[in-house]
Amino acid sequence: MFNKETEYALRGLVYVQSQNLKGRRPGIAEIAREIEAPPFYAAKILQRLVKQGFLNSQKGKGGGFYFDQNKADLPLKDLISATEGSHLFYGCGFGLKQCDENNPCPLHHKYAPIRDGLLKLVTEETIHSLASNPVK
Amino acid sequence: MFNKETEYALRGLVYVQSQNLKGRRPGIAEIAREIEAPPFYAAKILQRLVKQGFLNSQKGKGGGFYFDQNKADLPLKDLISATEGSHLFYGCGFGLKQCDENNPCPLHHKYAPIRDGLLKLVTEETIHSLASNPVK
DNA sequence: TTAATAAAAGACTAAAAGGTCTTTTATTAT
DNA sequence: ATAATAAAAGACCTTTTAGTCTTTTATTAA
Repeated sequence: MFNKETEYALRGLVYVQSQNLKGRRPGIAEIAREIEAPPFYAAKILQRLVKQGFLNSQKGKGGGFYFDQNKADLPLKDLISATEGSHLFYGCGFGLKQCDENNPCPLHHKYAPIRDGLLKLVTEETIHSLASNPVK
Repeated sequence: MFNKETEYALRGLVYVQSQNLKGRRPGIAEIAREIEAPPFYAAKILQRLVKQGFLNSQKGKGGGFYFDQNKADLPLKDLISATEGSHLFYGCGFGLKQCDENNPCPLHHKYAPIRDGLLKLVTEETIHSLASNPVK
């Protein structure tokens, strides 16, 4: 469904927040190990997200990644839009530039509800909700 | 949602069948034009699908692409699986190798129904059903 | 029987995604 | 102060996806 960068970003941020909730600020080596991502690549991805303002980091001894706790309720949609764009939530399943209720592709009436369900999911769920949920 | 190859394959085969239903066998130039795909690329893709047995082709004057009409009820799932694999219908939204009801990722309970809906769609709909539907 | 036509085969190129690594900068505990 | 630590920056490489093009083979209508 999502590309590799998005998967690593999702898993990485959820891990960061799950540790933040325990009062810890994990470093990139620990994060990469825990989410099973290539360490250098995970570093690059998290650093981009810091630069984009999604979370914070602290250099030096005892440093690591952490959320301003008021920003941890980050909807998955915002994160995914930043890593791979939002085509998945709005695009046509057939790949047509123009496709909607009034001008539908042959797949539209069955595909749109699925796409809308996905949009609802990523709008409602956040990094914090995933990190704090005891597998609901 | 789907990659470019899959999109061109879907649109191409639906167009072929829509024309077959009118007693025509369109050639690659016409198909590419109608589905707005790069002609050489569309040719390569359709030729692969012929080699894989999804449809037939006829060389020479008056030639083109066509379905054995008993094979036109090709479930989208079979086509998509051939072009880009079936990860979309079975994989974890979080990218975990192991993820199911008993061992769910944090997204599982909300993601699985969406994925299953997609699987249902591509299992039920076929190239013929899309080609013959007056935009249902 | 051959000229025109159209798909098949396959080599090649371009762009995007995925991943690696070295050097630099900032922080902090000693 | 300074040594150790950890993120930031950014160059580089590899693989996959997307796309192009030339040559060959098969077919058929004239």
